[in-house]
Amino acid sequence: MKIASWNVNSLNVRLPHVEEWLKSRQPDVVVLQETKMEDHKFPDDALASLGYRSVFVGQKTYNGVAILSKVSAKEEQIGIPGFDDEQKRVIAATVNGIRIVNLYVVNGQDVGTDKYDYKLRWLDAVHGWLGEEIKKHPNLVVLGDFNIAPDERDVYDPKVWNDNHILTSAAERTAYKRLLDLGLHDSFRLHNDEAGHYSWWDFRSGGFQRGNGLRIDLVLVSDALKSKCSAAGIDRDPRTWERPSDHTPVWVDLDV
DNA sequence: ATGGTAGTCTAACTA
Repeated sequence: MKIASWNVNSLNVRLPHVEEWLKSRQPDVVVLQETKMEDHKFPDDALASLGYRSVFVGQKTYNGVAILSKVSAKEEQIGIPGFDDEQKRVIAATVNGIRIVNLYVVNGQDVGTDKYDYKLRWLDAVHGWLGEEIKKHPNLVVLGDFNIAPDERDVYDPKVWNDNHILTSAAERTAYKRLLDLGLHDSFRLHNDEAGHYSWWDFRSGGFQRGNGLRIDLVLVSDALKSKCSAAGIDRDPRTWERPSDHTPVWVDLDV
């Protein structure tokens, strides 16, 4: 079972890329972030013609998440239970006996801002919810745009991306480690220890052309799935296509 | 990075 995540930065603009990528890679599940569209505009017919069913929740201009799967998704959950949030950043569902939690983690803008405080509160709410979720669903995959680079191997310049910088700050990394402490594992690091593998490159200042990236799109697998995770990777290819998203897909193979 | 580009929408925000 191949499961992937991709922040598409507008599904309206990126639908041709998503279609091309689904055709060539044939994932069983792909979760999307930043669809940036209201539900009545979601292209579920176009995706169905490629063999994918969609569950989704979106809003105009910002955020928006979706789960596409070859077999139908069940037990759909939108948002973090008990956490009142107008921003559409979370959708979960069960596919083929695997619980899939798609997260578009708050960016946080800059350390010390209101948006940063919201990010930390949001991550705390996610932590509480996932603690319950992993008890109910031992076969759990938590994936998406985490907007946190786990360690210095995951940033092109650790001097810039330090413990006072957004996406790498001490409090963000502590919040991330607390998620791992629930019994989750960064699938990429089960298979690759190297520095310099990135999933996002800033549009500004030619990040991709300069090789200035961060690994902030992650696929976490639960203890029960760890030994079944046969491969994990980052597909850089779509980032080279014309008019790309600033993120590229990340994926895992599970022997289930 | 008081910078830069992209998406939405056509001013100003979010990333």
